[in-house]
Amino acid sequence: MSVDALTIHEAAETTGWSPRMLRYVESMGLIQSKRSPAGYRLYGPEELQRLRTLRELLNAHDVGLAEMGFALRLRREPELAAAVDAWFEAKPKRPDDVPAADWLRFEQEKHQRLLEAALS
Amino acid sequence: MSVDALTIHEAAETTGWSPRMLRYVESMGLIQSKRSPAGYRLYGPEELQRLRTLRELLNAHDVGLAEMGFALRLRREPELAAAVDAWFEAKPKRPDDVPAADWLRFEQEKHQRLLEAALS
DNA sequence: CCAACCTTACCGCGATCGTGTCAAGGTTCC
DNA sequence: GGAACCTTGACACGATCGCGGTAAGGTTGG
Repeated sequence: MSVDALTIHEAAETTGWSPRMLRYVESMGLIQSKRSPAGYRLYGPEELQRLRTLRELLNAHDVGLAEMGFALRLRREPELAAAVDAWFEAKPKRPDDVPAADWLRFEQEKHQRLLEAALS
Repeated sequence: MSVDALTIHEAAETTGWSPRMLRYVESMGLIQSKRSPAGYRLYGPEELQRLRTLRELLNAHDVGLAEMGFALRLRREPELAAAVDAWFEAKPKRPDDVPAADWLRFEQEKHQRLLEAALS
C-alpha cells in the first residue's frame, strides 16, 4: 500500500481536508485520485500538492468549492464560456467603439497574469 | 416618467423577471439601473436587453445568479482569476511537456470562441 | 480471523441561494 | 389628498452547499 501513494485518511491528514471532503472534492470533478485494484482511493504527490494549493486558493480568496466547480464548467464547456464572456463584454453601447484590438490586448494581459502566476 | 426608461414593474413585465428579482440581480452587481431624482429605478433599452440575454444565458446553460456573480468576481479581481487559471493549468505533471506554445494556442482558440459568440 | 482500514449511500444541520410577500414609509399624478 | 406607484428591510421557505456522522458491506495485514 505504500508505493508512493497515500490512502484517503493519510492524504486527509497531510492536506488538511477531511476524508469526507476529499470524496466531496472528487464528486465536484476537481481532483480525482487513482484507485487500487479493490477501489481504494490512492493519492500521489501530484494530487496532494493540488489539494493543498486548492485549499490555499479557497480561503485566500473566500471562494467555495461550488464556485470552483463552476470555473471547471467554464473550461469544459466552451459554449458556456463564450456565452458568459459575450454577456460581460456586451456592456459598451457600441461594440465597434471597442474593436478587436482592445479585447485582444485584454486577453494578452490575461496571458501575462497567467504567466506571472505560473512562475511563482 | 416615460422618457425612454421603464419603472421596475414595467421592466419586470417586458423581461420576464419579477421586480424582486430585478433588485436581487442588482444586489449581485450584475445589472444596475439608473435612478430617478427620487431614487426610483429606471431601466433603459440597454438594461432591458441585458436582462433578457442574462435570462436566456441562465436557463440555456443551467447557471445560477450566484455563479454569474462569481464570473463577475473573476473579471473584477485579476488576482483571483490568475490564481484560478494557475490552479487549473497545473494539471500536467511536467509543465515543460506542454510549453508556452500549447496554452498559447489554447488561448487563441478561446479568442476564436469569443469572436464567434460576438458575431451572432 | 479479526481489527482497522476502505467503499457507497444515506440522514442531519447550519448557511446560502432564489423567490415571494409583507411592512413602513416616500413619490407621482390626477 | 388619495390611489398607485416606488423605496429599503425583514420574515419565510424549499433547494442546494459544506460538512459531519452512521450504516452496511468489502479489503488488508499481522
